[in-house]
Amino acid sequence: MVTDALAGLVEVALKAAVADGALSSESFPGPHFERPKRAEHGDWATSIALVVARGGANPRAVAAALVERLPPSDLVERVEVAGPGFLNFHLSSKWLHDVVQRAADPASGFGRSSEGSGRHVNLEYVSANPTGPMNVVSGRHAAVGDALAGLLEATGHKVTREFLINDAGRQLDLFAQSVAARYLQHFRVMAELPEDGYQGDYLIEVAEQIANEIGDGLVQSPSAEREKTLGDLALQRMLDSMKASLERFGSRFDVWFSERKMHDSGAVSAVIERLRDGGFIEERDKALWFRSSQFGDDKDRVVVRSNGATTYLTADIAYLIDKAGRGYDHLIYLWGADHHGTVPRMMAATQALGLIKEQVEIRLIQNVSLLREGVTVKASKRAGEVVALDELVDEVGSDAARYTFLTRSMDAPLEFDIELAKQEGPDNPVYYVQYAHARICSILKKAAEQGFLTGTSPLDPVGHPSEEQLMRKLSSYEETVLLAAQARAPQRLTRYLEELASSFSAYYRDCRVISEERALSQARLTLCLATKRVIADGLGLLLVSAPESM
RNA sequence: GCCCCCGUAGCUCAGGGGAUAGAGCACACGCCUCCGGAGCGUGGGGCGCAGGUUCGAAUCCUGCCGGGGGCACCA
Repeated sequence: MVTDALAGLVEVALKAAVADGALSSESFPGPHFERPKRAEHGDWATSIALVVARGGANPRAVAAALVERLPPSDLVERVEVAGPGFLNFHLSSKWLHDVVQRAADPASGFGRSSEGSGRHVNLEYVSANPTGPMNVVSGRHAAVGDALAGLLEATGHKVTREFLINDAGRQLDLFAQSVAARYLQHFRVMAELPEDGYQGDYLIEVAEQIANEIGDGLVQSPSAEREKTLGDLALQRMLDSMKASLERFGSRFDVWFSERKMHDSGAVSAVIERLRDGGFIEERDKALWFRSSQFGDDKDRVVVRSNGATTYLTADIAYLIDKAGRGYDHLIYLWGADHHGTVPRMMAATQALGLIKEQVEIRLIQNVSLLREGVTVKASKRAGEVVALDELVDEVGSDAARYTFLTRSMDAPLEFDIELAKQEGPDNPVYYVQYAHARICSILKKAAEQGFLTGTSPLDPVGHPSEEQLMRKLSSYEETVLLAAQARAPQRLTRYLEELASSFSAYYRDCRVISEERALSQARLTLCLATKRVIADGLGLLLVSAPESM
């Protein structure tokens, strides 16, 4: 990006200033550039003079000294000292035009960077229990995970999208027992759901489908056999339905990882030996404890219960070992906020296993509530108001659902306004952005019909303030993608796309694209093309479609 | 009681230690001979409180207040 070039210029000036005594020789941090909020402060600004002046020098004097020593560059039109000592860089129109040309060129890699240097990231998300349909909370997880994956790939990472199937443990036992009870009920045999069993009506349907398929042969079987068989059949059906819901929503995973296979292979019990070898296991009250408090956890944690069963943590550690052995450079977990209490023990395990703490990243996604007709419905399972992802997609569509999930920081609870997301009008941000794209497509089509060139053309004829503003907005796409990826913040991109669409609207209002002035029309069409490509690219990273017409 | 997240405009929320804190909705007032009015413009209004670090704090630290979530040999 252009900031690298600008930083190079400033470093030359710093060295020159030290060499001729204008600055005392110290080691300076690399100049940091940021986008000023106000247009008159230029395209990029750095506070390096304020940092350098920390020793007591006058920051404005330092800034002036640096300006004098900046080497010439065709990127830079002029540099001003402003405020307490900022260096404001006003870049040349050549630079701006070059950026827009790249944005308009599909082969230029605009918006892509190599910041990730090909590092391989494992991103695990959703991982919803296969004991019920996908709900809207899982939908948020899917949207956020997919968007992060796209952003990481755009910044030069290789990403493996992974889904952990919780197909083992007590919840699955309860699930199997619940299905078995529904199966018996289907054949008019008295049976009760277990305590804490799965009450949902969907299990009645699943049991009925299975009963229709395999008949009543299991009614007479021993309960253990019946539960095992029915549990497995029902699990498979639930998994298929989850995959179908996710696919309909647009999510695709590279790895579906079975927890059960990890138990069967002995990987879970192997955790105990691994931790024992490290001296991190202690027996107390007939249970085995992992001394996680050595690594900052509040207290030690049980890994094998006194009844011999392993705990959830044990499986989590086995899973961590498995991932670590697959050669990724970085692991990201996206968990629900209700798991926050388990983060310290996982990070303790990371350290006990000798892994690098910084390579394991656990992010929590806050809850979703739905706002319908002015009433807020909490989407928690506890409240019993689970809204299925399929229903949401039916009602608002996957584009609007996905986009809405991405308008907020994952740290903040999300209030999903169903009425707003459903609107096919400008109040709905996703339609506003898609509309801008469709409108450009319409203009480009019309231009082609009238014999204009469809490729890029020189931008020299442009000059209207709205054109300038649109070009500057386009130029900030690259850093937006990079920052969104680094901060794990897809909402930066949705926000940016809304701003871009807004800038385009102003441009469209002020500047007639297709006119008698041929060269100007071609330049404006290039600007349209660049905007179209950036909108489509940004939406694409978020798995939201960019329709040609609406 | 302890831990995590949040507290920014009437509402829902953005804000990478920087300059005069933003968007959408809502509200008020405007704009259609025009390439898609499914659009655009103008306006009012805000960083929970108190300290601290810093040249500079909505942002970092501490305490308090308020909201949400979590604190099992459950998952």
